Amino acid sequence: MTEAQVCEQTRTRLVEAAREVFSECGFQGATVREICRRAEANVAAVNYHFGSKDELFAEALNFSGLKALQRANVAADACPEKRLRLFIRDFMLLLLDENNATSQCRMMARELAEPTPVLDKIVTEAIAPLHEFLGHLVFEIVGDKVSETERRRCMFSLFGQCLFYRNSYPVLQRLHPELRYDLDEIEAIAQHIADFSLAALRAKKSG
Amino acid sequence: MTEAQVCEQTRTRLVEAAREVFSECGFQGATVREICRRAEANVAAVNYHFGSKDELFAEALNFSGLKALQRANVAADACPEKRLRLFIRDFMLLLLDENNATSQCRMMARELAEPTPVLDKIVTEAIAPLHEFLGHLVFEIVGDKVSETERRRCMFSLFGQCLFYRNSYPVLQRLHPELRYDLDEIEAIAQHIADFSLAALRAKKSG
Amino acid sequence: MTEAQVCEQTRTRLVEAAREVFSECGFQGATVREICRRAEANVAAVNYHFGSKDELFAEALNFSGLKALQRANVAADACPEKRLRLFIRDFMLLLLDENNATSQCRMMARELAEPTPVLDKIVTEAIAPLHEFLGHLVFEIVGDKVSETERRRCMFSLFGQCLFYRNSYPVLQRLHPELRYDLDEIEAIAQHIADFSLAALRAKKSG
Amino acid sequence: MTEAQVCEQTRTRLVEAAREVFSECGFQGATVREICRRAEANVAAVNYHFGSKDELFAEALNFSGLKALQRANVAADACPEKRLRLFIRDFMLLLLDENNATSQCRMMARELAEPTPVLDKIVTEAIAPLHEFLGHLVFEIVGDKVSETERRRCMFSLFGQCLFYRNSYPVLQRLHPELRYDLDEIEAIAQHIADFSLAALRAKKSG
DNA sequence: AATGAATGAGCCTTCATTCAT
DNA sequence: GATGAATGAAGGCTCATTCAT
Repeated sequence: MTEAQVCEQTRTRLVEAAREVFSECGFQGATVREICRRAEANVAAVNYHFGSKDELFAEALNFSGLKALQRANVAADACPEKRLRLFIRDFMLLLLDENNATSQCRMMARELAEPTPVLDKIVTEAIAPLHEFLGHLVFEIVGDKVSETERRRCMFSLFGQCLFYRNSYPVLQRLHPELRYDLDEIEAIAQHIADFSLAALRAKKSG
Repeated sequence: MTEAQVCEQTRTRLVEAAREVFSECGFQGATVREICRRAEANVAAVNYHFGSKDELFAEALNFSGLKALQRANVAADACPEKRLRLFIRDFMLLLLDENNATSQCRMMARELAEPTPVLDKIVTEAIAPLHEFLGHLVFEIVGDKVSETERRRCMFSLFGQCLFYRNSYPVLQRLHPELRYDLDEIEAIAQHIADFSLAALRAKKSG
Repeated sequence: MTEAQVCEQTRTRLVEAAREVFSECGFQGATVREICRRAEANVAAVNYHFGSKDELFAEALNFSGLKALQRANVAADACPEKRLRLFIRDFMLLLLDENNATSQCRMMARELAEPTPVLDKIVTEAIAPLHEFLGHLVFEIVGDKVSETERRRCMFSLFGQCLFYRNSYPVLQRLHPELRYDLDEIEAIAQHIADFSLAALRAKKSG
Repeated sequence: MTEAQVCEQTRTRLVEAAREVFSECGFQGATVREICRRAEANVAAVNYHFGSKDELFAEALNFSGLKALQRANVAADACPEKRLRLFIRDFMLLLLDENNATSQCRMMARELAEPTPVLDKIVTEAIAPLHEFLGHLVFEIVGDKVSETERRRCMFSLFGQCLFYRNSYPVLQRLHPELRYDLDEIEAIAQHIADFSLAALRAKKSG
């Protein structure tokens, strides 16, 4: 193995460890030492490879999962309502499935409640497209009889419901200790959010 | 002015500064020094008056707003749907109105995504009763044809929509720089959430 | 009761509390707050009445017990050996008897291993006279055939044996958890030290 | 010089500085800053290398001197009385010789009067074995005609005499400014303690 | 005269970062 | 290129002391 490959491996391990730790502890709570420990790398590795904790954080956020979700959704040859169901399900899997290799989405969710210097990047690169995407989907469902402001609020209602399960997990865990985000539970949650929201959207449309 | 009053003033200033800083920066991000600076008090003031940063945090959370909200709701002689509308409106005012003297609710909202040593207290004293309260309201609306699990998820959908506007505010601000949480906007948001959710709940009931 | 009397009472309570706390925790370990708490006085009382912690410490050391011991010893109409026995017994009571109202001696013993700014005062006012006193007693027992240096070392042997039970109490407690300094035990210890030392002194004398 | 060696050097300097400062100021009085200053290291060096002030303290106490003393004593092919003389001499060298590289014994002596979180460790690992060792030596000298309690008190008399010169040094310095613990003086002190104590022990034995 | 709220220096510790190797 | 020892700023907290009342 060449030196360059070893270097690349270390970088990769660092990024993966960073995602783990950041999504568990948030940006402030995460320590460079812990990330390096999990990546089995040197304490100085983060600064060596990325320059700073901030830049590692930015690097760890690449949103490939989110983009794949959107691509898959577009590719699905289905009616808007079905695509909304699909979107919610995929989004919840990204947010809740601990076995999911890509924890960027969980990082992002944490970030929302604890802005860091890289929030601008997150918003521009990931959230804005996502909002645009979902906004379009909502438009397809409710049509233009519903004002743009109101459609936007519908979108917020959708995101709010989804993010709640991730952001309020520490609370839910205390209120309902038996709660586990296994695949069945995630599917059931996704279905609830879809049913709940589609009923509301249909009412908007016809209202 | 008596000494006791002076002391009380300082305490009050500290608690208010603490609510500000904690709700802006979260528990970890907030520093005792910044809180004291804003309260125009000495660095040691927090420990003198409260013993520790933890205890100041606990003190800053007294949930009086949340409790008043529930009392007012019970007192309102109205049908369940109207009481839900009232609840959402009052809750959003607590969450979003910057002029509201009590920012505990904003602190709490932040706290959900960043557990601290006092989360247990928060859950037990404020969130659990609030969930129970809203759970009951939902029950009054949808009846017992809807399973308990599903009713709980409806509750989560409600809370999720409400909290989103607070938790994702840094993001929304970047996406929609014109967004301001003035009273009209808060009323409009509350009405949206109520309309959206009641439509969904009615569908559940009849479904 | 006049104001002056109230003031005097507070001073007295402070001094007593100071002796307690200083002898328990040492000079550094003792806090002004704890002393005031036990004296049921204000935090500022120490500085108000004594100017500083240092001066309170100096005040708390008045060595009346030590002086009384010496007077009683001189008054006792007995042979030198008996007076040495008496001295050791009285000294051990001062050092070890927790019910003894005057804990200055315990404070002093602590102080030896942890010099403070007032050690000079202690040495000049209490320890030097005590050494002189015991030095004379030793002289009476061994006579002038033993050199001054050697007599002084005998004195040190005596003090060393006595102080050990106080200074090493935390250690002895761990080694022999059943050890209690009740009156019987103190008497037995005093007798041991006297027997041990008199045997040695007699050997010096005749040697 | 390799990095490991540099690290080891810093560690060593820290431990040495710690022994100095701890034995001068006690555990509480010693500050991490002063230790680092003397070791010409950064304030954070103590925590980097040892984790905490407590652990540095524990590290600084390794009792190698005490253990060597006991081994040498056992190895000495001599009668019990001669071995007691040897023990006292070696112990006093550990306690008093400022040129002695290992000042742990001086630290320990300080510690006795000012318990810290690590006193249990000190007692278990160093003092208990030492007491057992000296207890056996006393037994060899006085035999079993003397009760165990009394033999233990003889041991305490021995330790008390020895420790006095260390613990009361600040006092002795003030009483006898000419006093210096050079090798001759230490030898003379050790001989005095041995003579004094052996005379007493012989009296016990025959008594 | 006496209080107790307020002070600020200083403590141990943590952490991202730097630097010599 | 990569390490890990070392750094220094900053954190929460403690404490003797001061000061307005």
